[in-house]
Amino acid sequence: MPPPTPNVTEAELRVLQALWDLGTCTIRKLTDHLYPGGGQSAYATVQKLLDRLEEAGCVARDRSAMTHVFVAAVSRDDFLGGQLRAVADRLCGGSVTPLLTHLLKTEALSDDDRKELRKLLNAHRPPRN
Amino acid sequence: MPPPTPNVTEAELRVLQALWDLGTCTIRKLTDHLYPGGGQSAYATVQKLLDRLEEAGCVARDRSAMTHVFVAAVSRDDFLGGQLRAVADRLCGGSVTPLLTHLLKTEALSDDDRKELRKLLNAHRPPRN
DNA sequence: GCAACCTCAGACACCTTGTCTTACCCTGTG
DNA sequence: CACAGGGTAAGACAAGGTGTCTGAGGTTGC
Repeated sequence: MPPPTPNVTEAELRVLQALWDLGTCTIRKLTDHLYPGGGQSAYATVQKLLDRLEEAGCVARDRSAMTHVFVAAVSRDDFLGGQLRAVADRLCGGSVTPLLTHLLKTEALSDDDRKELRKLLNAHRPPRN
Repeated sequence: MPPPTPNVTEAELRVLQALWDLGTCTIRKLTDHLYPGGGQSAYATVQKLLDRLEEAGCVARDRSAMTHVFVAAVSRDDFLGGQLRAVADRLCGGSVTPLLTHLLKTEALSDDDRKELRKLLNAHRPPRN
């Protein structure tokens, strides 16, 4: 699978986040959420951002009804994965272990975090395909 | 400390990588390394990229000699950290634990990796270096 | 018929990116 | 001294990305 998240800009990301938060949405719903009080043109802006997100494969559009309905085509988690992979590619030759060691070395973690992470480290079987 | 790595473009990153690999460098050395056989203008290109990297605080320049000498002002590791923090800010409200759990859940790790990471997890050093 | 809503296509001003040009300054050597 | 061979500084430039907006049309319901 090619990187599910090529490059999503700030404004586009705001739309994506709204879709993640609100789930299935129409342009109007998104516009009201993102540009409350925004006029005529805010609607068109959201529309264009959705166009570009669809083009990038991050958003799916249901055209069956007159008023189109949008859903995020990549989950928040997949998106995160894509971003992390991009960082790994740019800086670590594609390997992610440097990311892990860096995070473990430099970030302050609560004891609960540590416990959780230890559990994940020990869960060796990839439960899904 | 503000994010040590705002946004560094591809070409700029290539220069940074060269500086990380080669250490202290002059423009000519970098040019020869990055654009072997590149003519007059390659030199100027590297110069401009270094200007912008200096502006961004990623590179330091010693102007004392006639021929300036450049060093990376952020280490590879700091840069990695900045990128990871940027991802955390954009997607996880600034928290990095989601990055960790994502990486542990989805990435295939060798047993050696796991052993190493477990060790880091157990090294409970207070966040001071 | 008309108002309100929708889609679609594209214009737009602005910024970034990578490259290149030009002018100018030092310095060592004949 | 003159000058060639380097170096720096400043900025022009095309191409493309970004965010916003406009306008022309299609549907729908009162």
